[in-house]
Amino acid sequence: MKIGELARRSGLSAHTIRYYERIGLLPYADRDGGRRRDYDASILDWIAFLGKLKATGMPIRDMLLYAAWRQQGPVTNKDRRTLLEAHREGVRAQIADLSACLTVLDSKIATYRAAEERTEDHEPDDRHEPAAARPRSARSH
Amino acid sequence: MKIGELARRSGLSAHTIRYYERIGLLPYADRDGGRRRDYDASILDWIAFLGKLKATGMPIRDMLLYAAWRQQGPVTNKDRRTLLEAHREGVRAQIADLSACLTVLDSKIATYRAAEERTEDHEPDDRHEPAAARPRSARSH
DNA sequence: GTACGAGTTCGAGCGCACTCTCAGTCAAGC
DNA sequence: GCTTGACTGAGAGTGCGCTCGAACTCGTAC
Repeated sequence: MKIGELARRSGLSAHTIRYYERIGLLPYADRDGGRRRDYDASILDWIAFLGKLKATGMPIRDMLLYAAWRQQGPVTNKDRRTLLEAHREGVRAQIADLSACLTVLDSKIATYRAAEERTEDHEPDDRHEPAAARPRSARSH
Repeated sequence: MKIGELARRSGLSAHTIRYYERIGLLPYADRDGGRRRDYDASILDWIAFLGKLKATGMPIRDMLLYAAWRQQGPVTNKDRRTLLEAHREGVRAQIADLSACLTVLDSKIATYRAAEERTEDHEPDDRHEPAAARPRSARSH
């Protein structure tokens, strides 16, 4: 598989694939007769996994660590597991955080909805939020 | 409240507060006798809310939109609500995505754990991952 | 009156993760 | 033999969100 096809199938751009190889995230690819990269389909699994790490916010420097350990074989299993476990905790925290923010958004949206209903019923239009006037209007951030 | 105290209480740096004012995320602060910023405590709510938007990955350009609408008063309630609703969908998608990644991480970690247990029992140490040898070892990405 | 600490503006610099441009190379099809 | 289009490496550029430094100004304590 040439870089173009890999790009299509992995969702990365060819530029990004070369960049990843350059920094060591992807192993140095075998070259064909010319000096073009020729990939084995198995690279797709690795790219997909990198995608998961990326999606969960792992910085490239940690992915590089993982990639380097992966190259070194099973001796580094424990290191890799430890890294992933730490990262997993981060992801869990992230999810908890997002969920908390979600409830804030929900209540904010509800406030706007309520304000809109009141406005529709009683106040057809107005242009400015008078600083102290109309104390009954929702405090809107 | 001076910028230093606001920095302490909001968790932003004074540099960042000035930067936020410069780009329009924070309203232009009243100045005291000298020309120093003097804040009302209410700004803390707004900063906290901005923090939620940031934590959920809203880009600054969208926060700017929201901030501008906020300045314009209740006429923009609908716009703000619409923006928040769209953002909320994004956050939900994010959470779903992270949760999916979490299960991938879980299974990866489980694989490593299993491999380690097998290694501890039967194979005290080894240095390299032989390409085709030892087919029973877990395929580790 | 002077030293201090906290504040001011302005603009440059940074870290991250790409993204793109350039000038050239190569294989395949006509 | 020539065109086409995908590829090459090197390196510059981009967008984001800060972060920092320099040089200066205040108000307050001593």
